[in-house]
This record gives sequence, structure tokens and C-alpha cells, in this order.
Amino acid sequence: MASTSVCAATTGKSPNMLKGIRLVGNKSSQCSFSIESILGLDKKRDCTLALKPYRPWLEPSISTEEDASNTCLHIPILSYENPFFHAVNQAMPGERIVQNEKYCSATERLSYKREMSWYRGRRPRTAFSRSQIEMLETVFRVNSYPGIDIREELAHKLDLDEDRIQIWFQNRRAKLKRSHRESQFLMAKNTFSTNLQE
Amino acid sequence: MASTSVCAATTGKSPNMLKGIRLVGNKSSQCSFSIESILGLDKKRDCTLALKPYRPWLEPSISTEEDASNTCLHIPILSYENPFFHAVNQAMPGERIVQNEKYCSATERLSYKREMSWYRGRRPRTAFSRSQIEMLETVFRVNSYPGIDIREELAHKLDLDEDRIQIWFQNRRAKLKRSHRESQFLMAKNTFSTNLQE
DNA sequence: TTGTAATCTAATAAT
DNA sequence: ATTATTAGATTACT
Repeated sequence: MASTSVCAATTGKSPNMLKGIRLVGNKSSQCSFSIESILGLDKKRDCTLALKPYRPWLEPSISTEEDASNTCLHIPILSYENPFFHAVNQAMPGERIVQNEKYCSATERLSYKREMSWYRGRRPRTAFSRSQIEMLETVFRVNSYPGIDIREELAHKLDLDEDRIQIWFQNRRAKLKRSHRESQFLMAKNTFSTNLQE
Repeated sequence: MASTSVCAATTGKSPNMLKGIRLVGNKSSQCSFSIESILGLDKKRDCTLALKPYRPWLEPSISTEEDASNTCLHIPILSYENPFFHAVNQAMPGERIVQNEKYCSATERLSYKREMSWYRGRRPRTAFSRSQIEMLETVFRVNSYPGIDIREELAHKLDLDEDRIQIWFQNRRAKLKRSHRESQFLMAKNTFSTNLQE
């Protein structure tokens, strides 16, 4: 791979992304969004720099119609051939800032979301194996806050990235807390109905 | 490295950790906390399983004296030789749950914290180079929410882990928001004093 | 649909 | 200063 192109077609990370490309067209050879183009080293594309980066918190909290027409989500203004199609849209945190519900229906937005999700740039979901989960759970029972050394050890033993271990423990703690809250709630409800019967 | 020991002495990840070991004693050869011992495969240490895992949210919010004497932070009950010294204490999120302030002074706790930080298991702080920061900043200017592919690309180009990139962008966004809030505040203050002068 | 991996923010700890 | 971790909410994939 000589080029430093960053797009799905050349990195070929997940089948999802390839599917996405087929969906948009069969232009995988034209895909050319690269770090160089971000850095502006790719001089012939400088014109695209007019697009402003996605900074939700710099926007006014209640957007006017003019603002709405200016937001990144007001598509389709960017084509796939445009390198900034990837840069700007890639990691938009969903519809939280969608003020243009008046312009497109919920189903339209949903199908749009479906089509677009392939380039949103989320890491493909890791599917842990049975044995990996077992080991993680066993360690979790003893220590729900493994430090860097245990995380690295697990990562090595389970052939996973340390970051996946970290995230797994974060989600696992959240799950435990959730279930704890739920059981607390059930206990409270139980006590309540028992008190009523007396 | 034949053993799967997880402690700083054998993994030798950072000079900090080695310092910590020297601080506690010169027992680096005895260090033997391993995934096996967590999993209970190390039968001869099973007795240590009496120690309960650290689950702050399962504890009552206001602890009694009995509870306090039972918490992990009520040291020194664990010696370095005890494998669970590492497991249980490793990633305690600091003093947030310290209810035993009545038992040890602030300075005592501080020096304790100093001594103990080496095994808390935090990843050693990454020192980004000038050029790495430059590239990250340049990309950030265009896209503050890089997706997985750009993050991987950057990781490869800058010889960093992808999750360091992720964390860097999270912290960078927080910084931008902070500075934005500050400038908003200054502007408001300015407007206020100008209005007073009129 | 559900469960859970991945992402984000905000606050905070630690260096 | 700024990197690393956490909780908690949310998104989105299998």
C-alpha cells in the first residue's frame, strides 16, 4: 500500500465499509482522502477547505433556518468524491443536533443514517469469544478496576487490544451497577407490597 | 518471560513502577501476582480469596466504624507479598470514598497516596513529541471527531496506539470547549464594563 | 429486540 | 498543562 489513503476501500478494515462503498457507487479507485489532504499537502484540493469543521459547541444553541442550512447534517451537499465528505461527516455524534427534522421525515433520516453509518468511522464491533468473556468475567469478579498491567496481561493472553479490555471493564461496571439498581428497586417494591399486606 | 506474572518487576513497564518496588522493599523476585492466581488456578493461595473486591457502589453511602475497618483503604492490612495487594488496591479511584479521614490525617493520606500511586495501575503518561502534537493539532483543526480509520492512520503515522489518539482528541475537545467558555466569559465581562462606561 | 461494544461529555486524578 | 481514568448517557450494531 504505497498511498496513505485513509478510506475504507484501501484500508479494507471491515466488510461493512466495503458494502458501504458498493452502496454509494463503484468508485473505490477514486477514493483519496488522506492525512496529506487534511494537512493541506495535497495542493490541488485546497479549495475544499471552505467547509467548516464540525464543532457543535461553537454553534448557537437554538439554530435559525439559516443556521440549519449551514450545518453538516443538511445533506446532500457533499459527494463521496469530495475528500471532506469523509473528514467532516465521519464522526458526527448522531442526531443530537438535528434541528432540521422539519426538512426530512423520521424514516428519511433513518434510511439516511443506515446508508451513512458505514463511514461514520466507528470501530467495528468486537465479538468476544466465549472463552474470552469467561476469563474477563472471572477477573472481573475479583477486580473490577484492573490497572494497566493486568489489562495488558489480559490483552496479551486473550489476543485483544488493551483498549478493548478497558472498554469491556467500563461497560461491565455499568452493567453491574444497572443490575444492582434494578434489584434495589425490586427489593423496595417488594417491601412496599409486603407492608401493604400487613 | 516464562511466568505470566503481572507485576511491575517482571513486566518492567515504567521506571515509576521499579521505583515503587524499591520503595517497598527489595523483593522483586517474590512478586507473583498473576492471572492464574486471580483465576484461582494457583491453588496454594486460595485462602486470600476472602478479600472482597472493590465495588464502591455496593457499599452503603455512609459507612459505620465497622464498615470503615473493612474497606480496602484502611491500610496497612495488605502486605506487598500478598497477591491481592495488587489486585484489590490497584485501581482504586482515589480518595473519593475515603470516609476514614477521622482515622488518618490529610498529610498521612497524601504521603500514603504518593507511595501507593506506583501500583495503582495507571498507564504511564504518554509524552507526545513536538511533531506528533503538530500533526494532531493540524488534523484537529479540520476534524475534531476523527473516526476509526483516521485514528488508525494517525496512530500508524505517529507510531502511537490508536486509543492514545482517541484520548488525545477527547481531551483536546474538552480544552477547546473550556477555552471557548473562557473567551465567552471575557467577552461578557468586557461588554459589561463597556456598558458601565457609557 | 435485546444486549453490549463503542462513543461522547464532564469531572477529576495524576504526572 | 495535559494525559489518564471514571461515571453516566447515548448511539448503534449483531
